[in-house]
Amino acid sequence: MTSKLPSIRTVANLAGVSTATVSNVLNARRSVAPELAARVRAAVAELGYIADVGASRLRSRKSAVAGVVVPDLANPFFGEFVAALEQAARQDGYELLIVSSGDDPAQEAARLRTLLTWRPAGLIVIPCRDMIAGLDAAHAARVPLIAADRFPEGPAMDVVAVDNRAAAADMARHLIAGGRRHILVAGASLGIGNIRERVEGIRAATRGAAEVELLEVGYTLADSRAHLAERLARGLPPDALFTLNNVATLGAIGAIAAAGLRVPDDLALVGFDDEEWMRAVSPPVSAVHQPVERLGQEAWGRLMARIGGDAAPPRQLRLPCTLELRDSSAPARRSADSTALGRWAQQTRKETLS
Amino acid sequence: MTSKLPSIRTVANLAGVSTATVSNVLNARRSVAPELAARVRAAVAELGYIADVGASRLRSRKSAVAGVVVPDLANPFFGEFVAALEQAARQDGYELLIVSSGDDPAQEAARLRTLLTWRPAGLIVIPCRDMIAGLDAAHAARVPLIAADRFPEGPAMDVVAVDNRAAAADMARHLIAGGRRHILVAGASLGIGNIRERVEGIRAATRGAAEVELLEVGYTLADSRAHLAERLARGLPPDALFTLNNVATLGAIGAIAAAGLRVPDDLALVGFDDEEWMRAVSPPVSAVHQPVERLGQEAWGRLMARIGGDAAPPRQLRLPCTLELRDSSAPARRSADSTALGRWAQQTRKETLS
DNA sequence: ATGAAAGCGCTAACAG
DNA sequence: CTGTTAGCGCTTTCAT
Repeated sequence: MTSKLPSIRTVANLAGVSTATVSNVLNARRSVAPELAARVRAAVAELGYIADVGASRLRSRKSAVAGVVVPDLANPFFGEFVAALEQAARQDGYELLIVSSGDDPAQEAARLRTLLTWRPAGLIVIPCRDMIAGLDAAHAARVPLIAADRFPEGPAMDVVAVDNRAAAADMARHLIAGGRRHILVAGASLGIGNIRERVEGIRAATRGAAEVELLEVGYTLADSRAHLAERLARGLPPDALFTLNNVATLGAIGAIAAAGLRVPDDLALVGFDDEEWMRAVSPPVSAVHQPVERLGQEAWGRLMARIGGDAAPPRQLRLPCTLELRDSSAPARRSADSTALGRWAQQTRKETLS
Repeated sequence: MTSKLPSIRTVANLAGVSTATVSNVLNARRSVAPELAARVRAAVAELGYIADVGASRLRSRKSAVAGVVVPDLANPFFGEFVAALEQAARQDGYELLIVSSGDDPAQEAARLRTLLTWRPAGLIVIPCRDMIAGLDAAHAARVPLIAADRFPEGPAMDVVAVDNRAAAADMARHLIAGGRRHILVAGASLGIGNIRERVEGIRAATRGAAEVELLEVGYTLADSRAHLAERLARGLPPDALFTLNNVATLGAIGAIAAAGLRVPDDLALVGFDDEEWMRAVSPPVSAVHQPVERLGQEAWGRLMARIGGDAAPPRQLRLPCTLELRDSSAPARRSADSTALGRWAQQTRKETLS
């Protein structure tokens, strides 16, 4: 009952040919007499034979498999990235091994090791921190590795990312043009290079034109909302809030509502990372739109080049983002004391008197 | 320069032991003298040796790999599902091969075939239609297969899904309790079993209490919005809109705005599939919340049981959903002619006169 | 154009 | 406890 699956030998026997001929028919390697080929194909169909790639790879020493590591598959940004990669890979006849690191460097290293176990032809990694732990292992295994979305520190490597600095600066200039002077900038963690670049862009664009206040809000929605709500509940309210990732933007909406502030009159809200729902909320949220699909395509393209033997020095690619300007960052209709700042000043005055 | 990667033989030579001993140390199969084990580990470290699972699987005939097929990795629902699966799999020491079918049955069959090529110990599939094409191939390869989220037709098999009927009925009753009498039900395609079940639940709950109108809106956001906008622009406006998947819900918000209708006064909006942003839009959207994480865990649990040799008859699991009731389905504050229905009647009267 | 035989890297079975 | 040997399923010489 538990007879083994048909192997290439089973097929060869049934077709009355050698295993080599079966292999040649299936892989179209050497030419085979039409009649034999037909017999082989009939045997394959009858047995429901499916070749074992493991064995095939072992012998032929070629792969057509690439590994992918992303921080979190439940995050739509990474989901879209992986979807784009998968499509590109399939067009080149490659299979993808997709794993997630759970935003944990230790996991990242562990997953990378596991991937190497499969002898992939290459790796694409979205690092969860500013380093790729286990990079040495990939190097030792002589597997080309492309970093995507984030710039890892250390030795130069191929990176495909987005021009965070320019995009953030553009958005900051848009806020200033709208009359905003005190921008609260909220990111998951200011330790991530990506976030740092965005902050740098904002600082460069606002120098002398607006005050920038930084806030770390953590990786989860709950944390983002809590940190922002706490900040908005005390102290001088900003007249603009720039969230540096999609989760923080969602958290900001909740926190702003909890604080009783109005968008865009009390403060403008803009985010890095554009998602469909941002058009549906009210008011619609302005956002920096990243070319996720192209990010995937370009990363795959680089990897294919490396697999193909390209030995040029590592190249860093920066893709431009676009600004999706919507109502949340429209200029405020200011009237003295009707803004949040005005109300805050009034309240503070009262508190000082009492 | 292009010397081969270290193999188990390289390690054995360096450590001065046999390959069997290296294998035993690395897999903790048979006990090995501490001193030899130490030598082996030193050699492994020195060489940066990483075992080749392909070869190991080939010889040992055991896998610890499962294949996963989902319709679209960019859809957060499937992303969360896969993330849950991955976590469960890792706890059992399994690796996942994740592929997507692009909502195309032909692709689904092709991807399934490719997965079988890897000799997985099992498969978890979210079918994109009411059949799993290539099911026979999996059966022939004697690979246990668990269907998730959707109920494929044909021979009975293990399925882990959600109780669509009950959840949709609960939500429909909520609408009726709120005074709604004309429910427009919008789903991607009424051909999907999942959607049919939800429609059945709604019909059962509304029988005699409210009118139900069905609308197919397609799979993409743009299509959903267009179809809904077109429907809302003509004919008798419904007093409730029940969207049957997350994409349609987002499309509905746009369509409702375009039609100039107010939620919940003109019509209530409720959706199947809950997402974080639904709490952030205004008004917040009521939704059926599916236990995605449990869906993944249960699917994995069934697969592990089957891999473990469980030969019990196929089991179909139905997980309960929860209703997240928010403002979009609050009872309408009705006043004659101020509702959309009233305005429509007025306008119709005028048109009839002219 | 075809077949026989060797061997990819590993583990299982068998000796010792 | 350790080493030797055979062989997993496939592709690739090398003969024919």
